[in-house]
Amino acid sequence: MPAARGGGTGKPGPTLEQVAARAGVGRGTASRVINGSPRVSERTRAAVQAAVAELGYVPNRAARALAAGSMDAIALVVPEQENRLFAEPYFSEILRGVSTELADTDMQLLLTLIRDERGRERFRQYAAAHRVDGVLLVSVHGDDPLPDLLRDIGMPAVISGRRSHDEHVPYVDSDNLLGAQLAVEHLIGRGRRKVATVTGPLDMYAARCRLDGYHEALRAAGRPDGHLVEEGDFTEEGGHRAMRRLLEREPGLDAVFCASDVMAAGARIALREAGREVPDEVALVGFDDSAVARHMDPPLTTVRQPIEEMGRAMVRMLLGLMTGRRERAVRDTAGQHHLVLPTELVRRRSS
Amino acid sequence: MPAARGGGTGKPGPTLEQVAARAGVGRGTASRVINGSPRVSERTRAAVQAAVAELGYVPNRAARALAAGSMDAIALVVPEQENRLFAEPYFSEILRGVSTELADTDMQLLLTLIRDERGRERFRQYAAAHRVDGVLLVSVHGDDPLPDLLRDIGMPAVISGRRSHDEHVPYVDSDNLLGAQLAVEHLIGRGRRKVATVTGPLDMYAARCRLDGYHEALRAAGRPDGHLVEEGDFTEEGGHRAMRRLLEREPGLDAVFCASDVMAAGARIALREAGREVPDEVALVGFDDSAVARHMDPPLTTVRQPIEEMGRAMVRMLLGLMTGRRERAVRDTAGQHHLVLPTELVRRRSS
DNA sequence: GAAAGCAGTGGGAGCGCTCCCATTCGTGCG
DNA sequence: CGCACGAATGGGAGCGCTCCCACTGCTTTC
Repeated sequence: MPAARGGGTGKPGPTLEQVAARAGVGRGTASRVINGSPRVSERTRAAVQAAVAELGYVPNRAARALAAGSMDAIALVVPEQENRLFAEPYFSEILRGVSTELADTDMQLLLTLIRDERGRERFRQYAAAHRVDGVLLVSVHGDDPLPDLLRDIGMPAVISGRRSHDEHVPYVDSDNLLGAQLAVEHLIGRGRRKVATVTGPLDMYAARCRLDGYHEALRAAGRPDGHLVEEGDFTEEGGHRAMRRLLEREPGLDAVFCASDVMAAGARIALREAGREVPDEVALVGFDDSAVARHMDPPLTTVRQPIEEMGRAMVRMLLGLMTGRRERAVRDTAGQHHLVLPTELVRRRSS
Repeated sequence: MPAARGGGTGKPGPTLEQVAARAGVGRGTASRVINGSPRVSERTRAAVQAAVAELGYVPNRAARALAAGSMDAIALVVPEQENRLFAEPYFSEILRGVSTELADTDMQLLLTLIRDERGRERFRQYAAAHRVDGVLLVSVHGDDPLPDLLRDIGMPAVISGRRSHDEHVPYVDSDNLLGAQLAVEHLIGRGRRKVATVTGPLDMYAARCRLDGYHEALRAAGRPDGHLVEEGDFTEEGGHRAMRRLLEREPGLDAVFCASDVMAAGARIALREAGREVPDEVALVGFDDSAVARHMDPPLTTVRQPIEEMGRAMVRMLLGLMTGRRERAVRDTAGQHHLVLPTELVRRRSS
């Protein structure tokens, strides 16, 4: 389904040829100046730059891409999950970071929302056809084949969050385990006796890590009471249901660690319905430090991830991979491409 | 600052030429099939399509763009305001709509965050160089020169929200005035006597409309008490401060209409600080129906805008403008390019 | 003092596509 | 039966750029 074609969109603007003519140099030389090659005399450089300024020259991206074989563009791929939620603040933050880091580059950012198998296949073709030079993958599920697929076709890619402990694809992650541990230690430190947890979908590694952190903190405190576990799905509704199940199983629980703020919001509602006071009867801690955390009543204690910084780090890593591939071919610098950023506890009144 | 250049990014994939050879036809014919031209015999079409499938051919976008002069891409431009907030849920929703509507197209979506004068200039050049075929402008301030600038260089553009009542640039807006009116009527209908409002920044037309709706509702109820107005800036902090000022001016107020949910969240905090119960002593209504509205305690009555639908409508309008320009040159169909979508009141417990 | 370097430069050869001008048929008409 | 005309097709001419080879004057080296 071709969408818009046909003869040209408007006045084309000056070409390299015209710039070169105006500067009184050859096309090659003008190109060299524009691309910052060192092999140009100072005089010539100045002349070309003047011509560029006078003519308001802007390189034609399509021509450049065609000739050079690279697109000067990276794709940010967002699988829009079935549940369509995809924690919104997370996304915005990542985007901000990515965009910030890209601002000093003349890379373009292509946004691709994949919502079904058709979309996935479309993107696969895109990548295979090298329509972008690199890919940032956000919110990847454990069984997502896309990362390996990209590796197979030699497309540089960085994912946010590992899919498993020994993820081999370059990634930027945050320290989910330690974050969860901090949260639960905090709860224990406040004298809570029966600490439950609402996990994320356990086919996601991040969710698994947060659960491990929960167990780890309990174990470290010499308290093997880590059986109060219910699985949620990172949605408010899921948190709500999981909390209800917990209350049924153990009416006497006095603390809950939720693996996301949104689920904590759901849990909060369930607690209110059950007439439990927060934090007096039940302490509540979330994860993400998203906007809802601040707006809950009482404001939610939570674990903060440096999401914007993760976005920036992903771009830096991807850019490195991209130039790296050119400069040192396949020299095995393997590694350096795994980054885990620290998380921190943000104390508010819910605990 | 060239970022990534150098020799090609990888194995190039089959070209049109190869497809044509395989199908035993000429390059031109193959092109015709791929672009759905009717001037091809059924037999030939089938042969080419088979070759495409066998070879896994995907057209090279750069080459196409270069030859055809159009980029098959539109830019979504988001000025990232000074206050850096840019109501996040709004953005995500728009994005979802845009992306959905674009899914059936082979248009690319380029995301451009403009954060300073430099970025703005960079984008201006982009547009001038026709690096995209159309532009979607989100969250435009009243004094933003970008829309007119784009018109001057002949770049199709659609903005979300008018900048003034007689906006001449194509736009998709929601009925802010009626929405605000509904909200305030609702408040009056619930027996509230002293209805205040926290407005958005009044250099934004949308904020102005919501204020007008407030006044209109009051006037219609025969109550010219529309003096309890304080200006906010669409941030939580701003809402908080504005609410404090209102309470100072009129401790006896019993209802507040905030021009955004986020400001309502700020106002909620100020009310809590002042010991006012919501909704018993003071009823609160917001605008946007964003996520915070549902998570507030009590959940916030608010005015819903069909944001995702606005995103979709913007794309449809832009696509229309883009093909329109080609097909009927400058025939003055002027109009049809202003769309105002309805808003509705969502009642929750805060009022 | 001649050979050999090298910085600086010009411009040809494509990149893969679309556009469009032929060219080749087949058919309808005078 | 010959001519004209349209449908179907082939392929040349670029689109604006980057890459790279060839070329010019110098300066360096033995």
